[in-house]
Amino acid sequence: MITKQDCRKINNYIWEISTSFKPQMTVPVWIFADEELLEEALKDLSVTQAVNVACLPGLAGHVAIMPDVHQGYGMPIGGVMAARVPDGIISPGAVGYDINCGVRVLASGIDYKSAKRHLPELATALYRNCPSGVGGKGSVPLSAEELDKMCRQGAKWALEKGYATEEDLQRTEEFGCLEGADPNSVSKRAKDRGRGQLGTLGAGNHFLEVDVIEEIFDQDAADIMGLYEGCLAIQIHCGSRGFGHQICTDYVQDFQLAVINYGIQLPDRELVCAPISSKEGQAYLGAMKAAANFAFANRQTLAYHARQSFEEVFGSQTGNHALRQVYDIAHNMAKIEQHNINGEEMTVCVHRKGATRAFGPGFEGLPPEYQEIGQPVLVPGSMGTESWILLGTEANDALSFGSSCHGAGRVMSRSKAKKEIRGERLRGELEKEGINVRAGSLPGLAEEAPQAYKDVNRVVETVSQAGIAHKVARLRPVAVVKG
DNA sequence: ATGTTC
Repeated sequence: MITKQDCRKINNYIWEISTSFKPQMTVPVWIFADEELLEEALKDLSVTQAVNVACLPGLAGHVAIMPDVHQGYGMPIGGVMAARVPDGIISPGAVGYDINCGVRVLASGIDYKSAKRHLPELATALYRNCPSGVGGKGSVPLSAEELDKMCRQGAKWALEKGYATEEDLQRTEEFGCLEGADPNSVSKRAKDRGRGQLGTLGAGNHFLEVDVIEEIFDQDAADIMGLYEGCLAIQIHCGSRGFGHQICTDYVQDFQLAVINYGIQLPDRELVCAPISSKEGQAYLGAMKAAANFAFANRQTLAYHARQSFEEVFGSQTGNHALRQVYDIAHNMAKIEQHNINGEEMTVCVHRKGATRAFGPGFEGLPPEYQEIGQPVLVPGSMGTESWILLGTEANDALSFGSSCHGAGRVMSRSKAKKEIRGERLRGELEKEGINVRAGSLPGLAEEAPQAYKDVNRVVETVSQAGIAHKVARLRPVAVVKG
């Protein structure tokens, strides 16, 4: 059991567990949290899991955990780990089962007050046009060849098919395509699961939400990002569906043998990994990129259907009615990046699991207008609560390998939430607050109740005070579509 | 998160 006494306070928002805590640790753990969130993080296995991650071979700097952290498979959700290249490792469990789970925000000039009476109709149109639910099938089934092509090209495939604009791609992490995706490293089973799932939302905490931009904190940045106070925006939160899930399952199994072959000592079987330079490590990296590109194409296809829904309700998409992309960012991904770590320029494989990239101003992988302000960080709150749009900072390179938080973070397990919260009653409460709810499953709705999550405002305040990201805008939900 | 246990 890890207690507060094991955490050395670096400042009001950063705590450290040093390598002397456990002999096998190769790097320290940094916890980004205020006192209350630190106590929250110590209640489940989050910090224990972060300490386990810090025992892996070939790490750089420290393991970071975000204020929205909660326990996950092997590595906590809300964790960041950097492995040295070429002598470090890559771990499927440190990316997560939902490879490139992520979020996309599009914003409009449609005034909420004048659009309010159309929201029930809009929610219904979005629910109809964006298939959801476990096993949900999309409207664009792909041949085996087309799936491979989509996996190599990501959102570029969607551009070719007419589901995207050039600006959408510009305003997507990695421009919507990770180079080096390898469909040959993806099992037939994963492909069979994925072929029918493009353009689907899925279930669990995945959702599509209509929000009103409630408050602006950085007017200059908001102008550049196209965020207008009092106007409608949408969030699309989903990932690589059964495709990415199967890839993770396959490689977690494969790597059991790799761990033995390469003589890697593990603190937890769930942290199976392989040397990043090994054939096993490279195969996973190629497959993970294929899943990441699937997710980029998936959110792009959903954005297309969302735009169609807006058009059905508000008429032709011209002028103020256009839904312009703000950004699209991954929550679960491993990336080869350069970072200055303890004064040394290093190439590392940054594993972000329930954490986003949050690069500061000047980063070349951004469109010109964002190079001035830094990379947008999209932080969806729990259902029925606020969401945030932030910007990455220059300082976060040394703090978190250029990473930030990804959401509110669970405090109640799915099973407990399902037992304690009635979906029907929750729907009534949300509707009473003026949120139009379209949910395929009431027990599913209960799992995502606001009470099951931390306070997203507190999480955002922490990353802001810690210097990882800064506030641009707060969003309030007015319609939610869920599986 | 997930054809919620091949």
